[in-house]
Amino acid sequence: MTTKILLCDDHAVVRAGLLALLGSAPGFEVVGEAGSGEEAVALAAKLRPDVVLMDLQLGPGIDGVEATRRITAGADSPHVLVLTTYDTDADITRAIGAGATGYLLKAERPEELFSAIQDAAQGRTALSAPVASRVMAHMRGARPTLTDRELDILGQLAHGLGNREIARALFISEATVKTHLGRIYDKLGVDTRAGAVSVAKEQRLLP
Amino acid sequence: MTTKILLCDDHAVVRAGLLALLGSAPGFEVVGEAGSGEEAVALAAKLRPDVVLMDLQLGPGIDGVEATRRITAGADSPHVLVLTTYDTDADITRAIGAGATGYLLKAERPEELFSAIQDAAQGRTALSAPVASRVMAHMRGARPTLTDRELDILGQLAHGLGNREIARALFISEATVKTHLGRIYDKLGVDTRAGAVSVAKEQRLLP
DNA sequence: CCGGGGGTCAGCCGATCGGCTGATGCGCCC
DNA sequence: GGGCGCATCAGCCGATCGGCTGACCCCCGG
Repeated sequence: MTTKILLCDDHAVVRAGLLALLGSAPGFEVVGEAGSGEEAVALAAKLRPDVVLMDLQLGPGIDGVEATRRITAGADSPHVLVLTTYDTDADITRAIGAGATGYLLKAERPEELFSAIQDAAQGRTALSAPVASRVMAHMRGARPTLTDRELDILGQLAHGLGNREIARALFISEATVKTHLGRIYDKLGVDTRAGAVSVAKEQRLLP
Repeated sequence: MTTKILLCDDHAVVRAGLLALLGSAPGFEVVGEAGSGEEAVALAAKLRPDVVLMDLQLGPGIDGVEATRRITAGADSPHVLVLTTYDTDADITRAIGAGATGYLLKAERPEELFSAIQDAAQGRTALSAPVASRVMAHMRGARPTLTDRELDILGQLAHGLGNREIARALFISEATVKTHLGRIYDKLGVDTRAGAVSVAKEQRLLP
């Protein structure tokens, strides 16, 4: 009993790579390839695969999240295993909210991919380690709770200020700004200021 | 004939500094001080100053933009001269939209402040040089029009990616990413990635 | 047929960032 | 009265960023 797979990724090279990889492993059969979200939705209905390997970034048209939502909308629909490069909080929660069964990072080892596909085929959730910790964090603390001071820093950050400028604006030292920033990154699940601003705006953490 | 001034800044130290500065110059009279937006609105109505010196960042409560809106709402209302630390595009346009007569940076020389206040008292617009150039840019190019490619880069930027990662994601070189980023900064009127993300989110340039 | 806009790339350099380890002071709650 | 969360600060270091200059290619329109 082989697991029938539908690939969805806007990069032909990536699809070819996955095709070769899955073809070399027993028990898997790639029954179709989609280069866009629309195509994936159509092929999923037509080919009725066991698992859809879905990238989130799909260029023009509907994105991977929307495609996932449509694919998993019907009854007896295939399981969607998200396979993407990024593990942003927002991406993860949106994908899971859209009905994804698993969430794997492309940086994962091939063996992990194989077992994740088999898990997904049976409806079992499979998550990459970094993703799993994010999800756990969400379970524990719900949405990130920033302290007042951290929100101050975040506000200045959204103005595009540098650490030294933030320090002067808030009458504290640069070292303190960096300390706060580190904690903000931690809470928001990012590791750059741009990412922090992005998450902050999306979660409406700022006035 | 002296110019009656109302100060509005949430930092008492700043207010004291301005008070001393304006007190030392002939022709100016500080008739009141406000530490919050609400207070500024109330005092402006009560004291009827010629000019309100308004900071945009006011801590809790309504911000400087909203205070400006309310102060300039009535007939025969005082002129509001924004005096702040930052010259973000968003701040400038919001302040001007709210009815500010001038927009000065705190980094400006005191003489500039004096003449700006006198200009404002007579309804003449006074802008700091960096602010003026921003406004001009807006006049020329209307709202920033980013190319498709620039939006691609911006999208990755909002994911918090570094230049190298963006390059790999879009199959271009790091040098090209930096070139695009520079143009994006230019168009959005910022000079950091965090600022770019902030403006992008506010202008809804991203899906 | 040439100009211009858009996209691509290179190399250089100082400034900044982000991670790390470690430390102090303050208020609060059990 | 000791733990704990929060805010503050220091110094170090490699990695990254942002600005600058200069260049090539393609396509479109005058």
